[in-house]
Amino acid sequence: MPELPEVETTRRGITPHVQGRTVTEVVVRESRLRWPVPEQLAPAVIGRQVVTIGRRGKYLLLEFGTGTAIWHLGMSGSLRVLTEAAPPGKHDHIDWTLDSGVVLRFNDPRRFGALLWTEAPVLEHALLAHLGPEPLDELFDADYLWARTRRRAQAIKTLIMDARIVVGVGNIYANEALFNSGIRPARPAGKLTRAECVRLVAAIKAILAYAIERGGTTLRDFVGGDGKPGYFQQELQVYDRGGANCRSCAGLLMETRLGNRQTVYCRQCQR
DNA sequence: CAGCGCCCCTGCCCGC
DNA sequence: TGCGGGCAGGGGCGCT
Repeated sequence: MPELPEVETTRRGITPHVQGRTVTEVVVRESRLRWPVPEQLAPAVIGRQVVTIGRRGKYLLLEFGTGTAIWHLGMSGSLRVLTEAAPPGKHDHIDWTLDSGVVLRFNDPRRFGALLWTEAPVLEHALLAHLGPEPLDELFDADYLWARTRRRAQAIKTLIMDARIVVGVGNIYANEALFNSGIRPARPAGKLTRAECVRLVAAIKAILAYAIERGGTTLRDFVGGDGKPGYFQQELQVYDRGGANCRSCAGLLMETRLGNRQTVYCRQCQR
């Protein structure tokens, strides 16, 4: 479910309800997520105030001053803010009750998500230490992509989805950004021209910024922290449209697999 | 190191 | 209608 825009939408949605609040209760109904929810998390956060809610890639970082909760939504996770009591449903694995009475509820059917706790500087955590730049940061520019693609035989699509190169480009937006920049997904990264690096970086930034502005992509049942669905799905150009007609040239969209993920492109519009 | 497959898990959709 | 197979938006890990 969540790509970077969904995670950022969640961060923005929960921040007004969570920032500055003190955690009064933690309920873990199912601790078997990607990694077990650490036993020390609940005693570490109860009675403490959430100072800030940050994000690095698709990791949400809830800073307490004494440590940081690292929350990842995985493929199917969501965080909701409940302003009135509601009985937990299926896959509602974790609740944090705040001193306002609001409940932060984590639901994750596939349990690929994670909730961890660290007391070291969070960016030094093993999961975060080797991540590439944020796609919307100025560090991610055409010069950077050019340098990182030289002498690389890897397909450009799997390269831009590699978090060591740049974080936050998931399968939907990788497909879309390559379409919007006119580059075939299987092109060897090292063969991209300078101009193509310029276009691709611009396309990645544009689509992520636009998706964030629109509240994230809705596929199936994504809802932001405020419970409102995103409205981006109907605007996708290629993702999940294999065999359909290109919205630009009306040609047949091709579907292949790269890195074991669905890949869709237009042979006419992408070279 | 680069690059690829596998796997964690449930839900849903499709074909039979 | 029921059931088995395949696939799904992430990403760490282990292998070559």
